[in-house]
Amino acid sequence: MPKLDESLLTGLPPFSLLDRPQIREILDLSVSQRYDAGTAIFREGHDAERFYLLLDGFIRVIKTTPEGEQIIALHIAPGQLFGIAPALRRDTYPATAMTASESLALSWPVRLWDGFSAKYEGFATECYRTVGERLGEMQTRIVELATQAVEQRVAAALLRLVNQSGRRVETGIEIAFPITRQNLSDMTGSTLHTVSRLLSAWERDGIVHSTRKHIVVTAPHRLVLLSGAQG
DNA sequence: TCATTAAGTATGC
DNA sequence: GCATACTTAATGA
Repeated sequence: MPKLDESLLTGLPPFSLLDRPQIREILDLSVSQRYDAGTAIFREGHDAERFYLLLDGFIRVIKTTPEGEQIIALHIAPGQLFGIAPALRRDTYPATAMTASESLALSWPVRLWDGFSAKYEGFATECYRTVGERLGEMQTRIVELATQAVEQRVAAALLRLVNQSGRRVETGIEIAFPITRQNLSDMTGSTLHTVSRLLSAWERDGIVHSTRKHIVVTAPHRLVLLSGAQG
């Protein structure tokens, strides 16, 4: 395996306060692995043996209900830690991590977690900030599920994707990884049929442009209006 | 308002 | 040419 360059980690929040030799140490302890799209990096309930940093690609974090239906809890963008069960003092992963596109991730054994937290300035605080942010997002989604109509929830979900992993294109902002209507319904507690109808209507209104597995938001401000208290 | 059923078309390996 | 993605209409809770 080629030696990884320190520049891979220098800009990233968990490592932003570290000097090059420290980043070198961390890299030398890591394993890097490439994953095809649709691969499970780890599965819900399995022993949390490693924690991960996504370098490239996108990850879907999926919870499975006892009835077997899937709920997409959140997406991970490049530069973010995931599989950080040790931060929560869990010894199993609380959810499954599936690659939404071809991805590249570093990982470390969980036994290094406490050492990292103690030794490396800013690592622990950044990790807890990440956990806090995800918790906050999930709370707003719970409120949405309880109080908002489907159209508003789907609009809000699309906006979150745009904000977290949008890519500028000529006509607007594109979700940077393949996403199906089924995926969107799994994020919003709806059905692919309803999502399909909504996207078709928004397409007619010029708010989005979508093709198979690709969605470009052409009028984000109008989506913001749709996601608000009243349509 | 929305899920479900059902029956179709489109797309891409 | 097949599986998967997507669309649309009808029905009914």
